[in-house]
Amino acid sequence: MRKNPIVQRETLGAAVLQIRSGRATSRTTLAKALGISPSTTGLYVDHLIAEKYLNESGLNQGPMGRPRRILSTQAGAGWFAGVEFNAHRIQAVGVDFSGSLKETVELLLPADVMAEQVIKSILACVAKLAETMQGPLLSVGLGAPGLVDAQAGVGIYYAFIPDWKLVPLVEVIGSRLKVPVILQNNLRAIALAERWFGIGHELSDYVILGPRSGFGIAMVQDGRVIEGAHHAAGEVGRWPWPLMNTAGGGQELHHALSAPATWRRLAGVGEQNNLPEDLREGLAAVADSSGPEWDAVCADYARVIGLLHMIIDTGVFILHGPLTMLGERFCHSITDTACALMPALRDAGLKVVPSTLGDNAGALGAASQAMEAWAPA
Amino acid sequence: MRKNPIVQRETLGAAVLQIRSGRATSRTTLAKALGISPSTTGLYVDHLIAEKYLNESGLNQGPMGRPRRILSTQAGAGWFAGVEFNAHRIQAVGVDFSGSLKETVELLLPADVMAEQVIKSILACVAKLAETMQGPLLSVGLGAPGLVDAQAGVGIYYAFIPDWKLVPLVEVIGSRLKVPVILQNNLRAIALAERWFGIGHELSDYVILGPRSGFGIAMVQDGRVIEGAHHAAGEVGRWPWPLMNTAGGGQELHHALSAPATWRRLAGVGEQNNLPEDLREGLAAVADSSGPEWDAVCADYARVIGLLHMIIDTGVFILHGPLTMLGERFCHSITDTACALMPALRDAGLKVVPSTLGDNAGALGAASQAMEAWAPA
DNA sequence: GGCTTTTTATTCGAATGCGAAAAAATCCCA
DNA sequence: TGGGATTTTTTCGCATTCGAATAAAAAGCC
Repeated sequence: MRKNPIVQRETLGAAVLQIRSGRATSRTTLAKALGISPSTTGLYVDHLIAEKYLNESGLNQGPMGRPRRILSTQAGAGWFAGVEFNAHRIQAVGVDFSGSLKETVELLLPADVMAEQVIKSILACVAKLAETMQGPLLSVGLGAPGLVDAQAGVGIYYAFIPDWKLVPLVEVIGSRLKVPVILQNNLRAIALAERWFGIGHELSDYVILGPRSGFGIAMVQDGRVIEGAHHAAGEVGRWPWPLMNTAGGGQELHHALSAPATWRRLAGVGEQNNLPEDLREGLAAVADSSGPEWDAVCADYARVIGLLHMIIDTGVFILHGPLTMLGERFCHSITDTACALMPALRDAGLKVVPSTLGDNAGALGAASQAMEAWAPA
Repeated sequence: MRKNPIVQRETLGAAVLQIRSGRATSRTTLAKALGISPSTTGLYVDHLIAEKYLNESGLNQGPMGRPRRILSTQAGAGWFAGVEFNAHRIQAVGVDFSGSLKETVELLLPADVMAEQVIKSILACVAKLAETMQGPLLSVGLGAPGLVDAQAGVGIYYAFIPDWKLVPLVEVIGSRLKVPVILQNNLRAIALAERWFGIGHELSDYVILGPRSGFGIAMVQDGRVIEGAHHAAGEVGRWPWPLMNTAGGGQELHHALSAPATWRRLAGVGEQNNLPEDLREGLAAVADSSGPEWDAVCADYARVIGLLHMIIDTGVFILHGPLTMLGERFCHSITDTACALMPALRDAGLKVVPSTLGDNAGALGAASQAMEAWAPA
């Protein structure tokens, strides 16, 4: 047995991430992925195996040479909680140490809920998850709506919870649960969810389109989520729309491209009519429609996406939220319309795809953060 | 004398950068800036002084305690070349080891110049600089127009030099000059110039507005220049404009907001008329104008900047190029118009300022890159 | 089956970087 | 004038990390 040095916590965490994600499977590949020497990597892996975070699960014979000793995460070593919320509901997921989704909890919030009750409900959701998850809770990720200061761990502002101003979420939740807590804006959390659970796992540049009650985006550039100088990157919902409205004080993009607005436009229904009971079903019902309403909606989306693409030159736009019910046809329509309106896009590889993640993408993203932030004690 | 370990090149380079920029002035502050221990920092500094890259230039007494031994870069230790070019001219600057601009060279290129002659001319400019700069040439930064793959060191495409396709600039120039060569797009180079020589030296988030013969931007987020997945981030010139032109195939932003177009609009002169001999003078002449033309130009700029601001949530927009001749009044007009058109911007701290750097900002930026990339042998 | 080739993992001495403590340089105040 | 107080710099022992060599494990090849 080798001597057991006091290794660096964060490097241990990074090693676990590489193994969990499958980017590294053996000591040698892990050494390359972490950028440290094979000898040191061996020491780290020994430590992690001794602490029951990793195990060796067989051999992998290459075309020649000594076979790799496959490293895996020990599923039962503990679990991560991911919680996302808005003014209406809380979604929480439990993810085991191997990164597999194991449990989901949803909780509806009453109208006019206040910050304190939201926090209590978050804690209740985590407690509910704890009943069935095995091992200790290792860390908690939160996806909060509105403006979020991820570094400070503070929810700055959210319009739909009356007293949601400068809520020190990380501090409050962390002091109750006694585990590390990571906070991020919910759309940016979804971006992380795509990296771990969706199609973003091999992409380093993509954009999340998140039309729900409003319209916002999250951008990933070179593997990094863009925050903005005031934590407001991607808050395009307040773009004036149509854009050339000179007067000012006109409509905003929120109004034109939110999920309810999109349904109303596609269904040909005015603002006075009620929304369908289940908006996703309503959208699915109009997914095959066509005609000028369809074209107009696609043209609006196409313009927004085209502008965005030329600014940040991303690879892929991933559509999230209820509008995924409109399916691939909608995404193709947007792409085609955009290329027709802006010929420059034709060569630029513009691509819009619906997310394969479901309604709990935000909670999954929050859990992803928890995983990324964790490191052994 | 302490023993002299074989230190890491890149840490030596980083140390010199910190001293040169003034972010660190003594051994202790340097240790903090580099994130390494004071003891190790002492060894590094000793090495750099022994190699004549740094020197001690006196003491700095704080309010109490042992005074700091002030570290400075040795101006004569060598020099950096920064070269920027387009289809019309080459600008080159020589910067000494302390980061001071010492020499400038400009060379006009003939019409229909080809790639080979551009490369020859770049080498000629560097040779010219070498005549007066003292010490050895340490590295060369290049700012190239069009699409640029900075990592690969290749100029991908530029419309105004006929055979400018996949030009391996770094390889070609590097093999001639036998020093490291760094390449970047010229607008993104300007972003670096602002960091070293302009108002960006304490900003981590800003945007360069570069209206010249076209319109493009460069974005700095959290201290990093954004490249884009296909090296085309900020290429907004091909936005359709006015935006709501449904037909497609209309005008582009290039046409509306380029420097010549702006002059024509402000001067009330049609496309058939010639441009003034000196566009900067022409623009200075209309800087005090007002009326509907002025308002329309400002409104266009305001819209573009407003949209950009809400996407990337930057701190400051820095105006570059000939339009700086329009002065602060123009920038204020843009800001005011934008806030009037998009009320959301009022709280977001939108700010547009003219650059204090002159016409050679691109070359300065290229030199900045050279400085940032250099490390002792 | 033994030999070479290839790839992965481990051993072991060397050395780089760190932490704690000491030294140095100055100010403040009695 | 001399003893804290304070801050910067250096010394010194120690230990983590590295590199090179070695061992290990398998395939291919005659």
